[in-house]
Amino acid sequence: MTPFQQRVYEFIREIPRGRVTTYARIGNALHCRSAQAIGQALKRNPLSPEVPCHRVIRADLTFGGYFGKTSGAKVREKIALLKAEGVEFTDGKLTDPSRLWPDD
DNA sequence: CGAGCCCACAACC
DNA sequence: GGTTGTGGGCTCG
Repeated sequence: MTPFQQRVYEFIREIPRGRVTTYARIGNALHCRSAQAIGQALKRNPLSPEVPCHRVIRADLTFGGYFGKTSGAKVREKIALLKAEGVEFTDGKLTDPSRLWPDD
């Protein structure tokens, strides 16, 4: 476990239910300009249930990926989880961009 | 300490 | 929709 990962996970844990955030926003919060590094950390996610990594999507508002894949059952599961929280997706994108967190 | 690797991105064509 | 560029933490030497 690295300090960077701890910061990422801690931030994600702060995401309220029914809200989502993007890699860019996390990077901003961590004063890091690299979403890739975040993705790398999340993929390796050593603590899957503790960190709601399914609430993290791309700046494009597309799903991005989940557990190392950009598509597949895992991603669909991610979508299902978000939908269960009231975050629905349309045409592969976030239906309500206002659900982005933080609010700005 | 240095060089290469990896990535679930982002931007551009 | 596919390709290219960037950016940075991570792993290995």
